[in-house]
Amino acid sequence: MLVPDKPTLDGIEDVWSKRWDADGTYRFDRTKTRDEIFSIDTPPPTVSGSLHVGHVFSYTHTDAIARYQRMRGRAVFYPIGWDDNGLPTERRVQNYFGVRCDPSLPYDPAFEAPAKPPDPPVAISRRNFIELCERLVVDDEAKFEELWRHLGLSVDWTLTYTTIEKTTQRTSQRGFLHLLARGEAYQAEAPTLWDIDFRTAVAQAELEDREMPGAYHAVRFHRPDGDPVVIETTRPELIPACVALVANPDDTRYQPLFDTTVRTPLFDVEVPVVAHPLADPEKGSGIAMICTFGDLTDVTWWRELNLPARPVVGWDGRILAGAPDVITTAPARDAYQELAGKTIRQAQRRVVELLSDAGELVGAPKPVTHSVKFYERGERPLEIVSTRQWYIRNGGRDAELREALLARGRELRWHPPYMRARYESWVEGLNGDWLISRQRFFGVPFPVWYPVDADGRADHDHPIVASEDRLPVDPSSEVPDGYDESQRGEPGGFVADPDIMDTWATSSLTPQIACRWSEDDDLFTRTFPMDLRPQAHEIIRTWLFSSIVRAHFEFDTLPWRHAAISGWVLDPDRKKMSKSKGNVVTPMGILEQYGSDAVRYWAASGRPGTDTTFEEGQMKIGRRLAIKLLNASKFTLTVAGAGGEGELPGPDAVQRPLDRALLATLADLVSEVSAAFEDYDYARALDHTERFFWRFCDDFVELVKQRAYRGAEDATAASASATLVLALDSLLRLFAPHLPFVTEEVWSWWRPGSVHRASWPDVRPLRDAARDGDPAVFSAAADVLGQVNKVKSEHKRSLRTEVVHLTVYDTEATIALLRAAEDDLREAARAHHLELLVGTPARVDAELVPPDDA
RNA sequence: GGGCGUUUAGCUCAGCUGGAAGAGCGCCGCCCUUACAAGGCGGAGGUCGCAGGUUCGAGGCCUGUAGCGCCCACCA
Repeated sequence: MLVPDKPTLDGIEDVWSKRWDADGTYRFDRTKTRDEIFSIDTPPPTVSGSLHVGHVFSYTHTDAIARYQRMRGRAVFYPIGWDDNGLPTERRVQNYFGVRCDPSLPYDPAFEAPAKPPDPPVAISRRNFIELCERLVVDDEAKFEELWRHLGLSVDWTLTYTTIEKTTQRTSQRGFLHLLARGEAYQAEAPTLWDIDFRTAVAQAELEDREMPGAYHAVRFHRPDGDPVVIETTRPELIPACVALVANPDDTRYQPLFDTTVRTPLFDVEVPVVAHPLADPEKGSGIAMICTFGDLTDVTWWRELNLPARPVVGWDGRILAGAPDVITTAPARDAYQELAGKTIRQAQRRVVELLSDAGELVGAPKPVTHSVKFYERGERPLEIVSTRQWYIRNGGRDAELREALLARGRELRWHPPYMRARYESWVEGLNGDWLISRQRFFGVPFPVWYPVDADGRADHDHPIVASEDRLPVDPSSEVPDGYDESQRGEPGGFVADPDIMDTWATSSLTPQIACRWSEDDDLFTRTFPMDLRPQAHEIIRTWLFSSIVRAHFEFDTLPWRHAAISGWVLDPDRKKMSKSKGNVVTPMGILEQYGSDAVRYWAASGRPGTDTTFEEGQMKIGRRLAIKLLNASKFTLTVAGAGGEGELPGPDAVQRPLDRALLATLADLVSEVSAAFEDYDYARALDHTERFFWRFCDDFVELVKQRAYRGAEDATAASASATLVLALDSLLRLFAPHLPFVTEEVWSWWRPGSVHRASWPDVRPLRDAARDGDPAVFSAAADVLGQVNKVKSEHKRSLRTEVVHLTVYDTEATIALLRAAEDDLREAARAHHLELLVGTPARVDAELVPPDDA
């Protein structure tokens, strides 16, 4: 046993994280059966930049739960992954190396990344690009792991995965093929939300609304009799894409126009006037133009009213070179050519000039701010273009499936429970199936080719599907069975599906990936369905929902039983901390400044699901708590005789009513804290433990100190020592999930093994040792001691000042409690005489010895 | 427009089955006390957003309302 003279927190992160690694402290024991295992679907952080305090915050919460479950005796399956596929990595590689991917280029085996990113970026082949992605990702992952180890996450570092590695790709492709075989994935040509900068389709879940300046333009359409019909639009550049005007069926102003036609201004195209209930008489002039496609309402009208498609916006966000066939007159074609090739903004500016010159604009445009749909990572508004894409059914078009998924949401145990509402509002608001194909490069390809007919056209309706034993496949470099490479792109041959899957299509399988579905059946049956999915609330609609969809289809079950939803970290101005806002603090910096336990303390003070302010003050408190734990432990172990020859006194030595009262209080605490952890409420667990700990230090230790000094031969001292040791033992265990480093440090002074493999405190032995101890004895005695301290403080005297006469008046019940702790109270107060009297009002009279200079 | 959360001391927040308003920080005063001065003891400081209601009793329950934050929605 070795209690240091000057205990310190310095360097304990390095010492213990190395030791835990060497000892395999957090190694998963896969010989255990499902009911003995607690498995966690850890979020794989995106490896496209750096971790921020938000990560530290939420991962700490999960780690506390993991540590609690481990101490409860569960074999904790706690893997971690790195989300390294997809757009974020592509973007980082483009910037970091100064390259861009051009899939038409051949692979260059000798390619070396430039020492300095060139401007403009150098174009490289898809395979060269992917190699750079893989290289950068390895560096980033090593940095992430170092930070997590420093923070003290008890993950099993032998159980890591990445979302781009071969096994993950195999799992992802296998999952896709199963969906396809069951008809749960399908391909369709349809209007698609499209990012013109990334040049890819995006899914509903990746949208966000942003407020943008715009303007209502009042524009004249013309009836056959020459009378104008004025519509208002924010997208006048889409007039050439107009296929109809629409008004509400009940709108008497426009009823006479239904089933007639009008001609568009400038482009002179005849379009019908139609009725649809979605048209709002209150908006604008009450009649709107339907374009293919200005927004999602256009898509609805187009579909439900069976209108023709007349697209004018290309995949690059510019007006298409060729005018729609219906634009026929020479002036109309000239007007269109004015717009062709222009960006949306340029085209809008020009068309407004043309309308104005032609006298078709009524009044000046009225500036407004309106919300516009953006890809969440995008910089320009989304357009809607018609493309062929892959979809997974998600209830967006199927009421029965939707209801089944809502039922899954009710089956899941949410922490906190109100987070379920976000899931439900999302599922209820779905307006289409889940679009999973992306026209990008670094991701999991679709394991699919298409036959090419004699005319050289790809037959998308009859995909050639890779067999499962070939997975993972890259169809752009591998050949379908029965073909050879020379047939690629040739008539009678084949072509690869060029797309990759959206990152969520793979991330939705993290339970299957981590538990090694179809890769390691034995492991899978021991760990799946998992116990816990921890994650942030902003990705309920993406990660959580899509994971439920996949497990529902594949296994007809939930992927996990519990979901613990963490909040955000807010800066002191109550804004979400994020890199784009420039208000980020680097995690390693604060970990080194305050110590990992202190930062974890701050993190654990944020209630489940609650957005929490980044507060360095809270970290200072955490640090002070950790130091206090060192010192209180040193005192306890020293006074109890640790380091001496004899054994530490055991529970049998506990006799005194005050000691039994402390242990009874402690037993209550253990029940309370255990219940909090069972409810995934790590914050409540810490709060109660901390409260008790300070009472233990400030009140109990002060009350029994003098008695404990009397030495091991004295039975009353032995009782104090035994109580102190029992309490310390429990406190270290209770704190261990939150403050893994300092508790391990103290544990190592006097106990073998790791506190993190020790058992969670059990109430029964504490109750046994306390016998019928009454917690009120402790609180009553502590209260009187506080009163005496107050008297001394008010007289500006040292707390060491002796009391000639101490008299306590109180109710009969309280006096009875105090009698049980009479000797301790007298000694702690340094009173020569103590009288406990029944009387009112309740008060404490303390006659202090005169000061020396009196 | 619908929904969820939140509003308690100057600041950050507890307060879970309704039963005499709490912690830490900050501020003020005191104390080198045989664990701890990167500490300890004590003090000042609040009509618990507002208005009704239920109750012997409401920070906690009900109704309404306001501010803040977030989620969702077919916002021409």
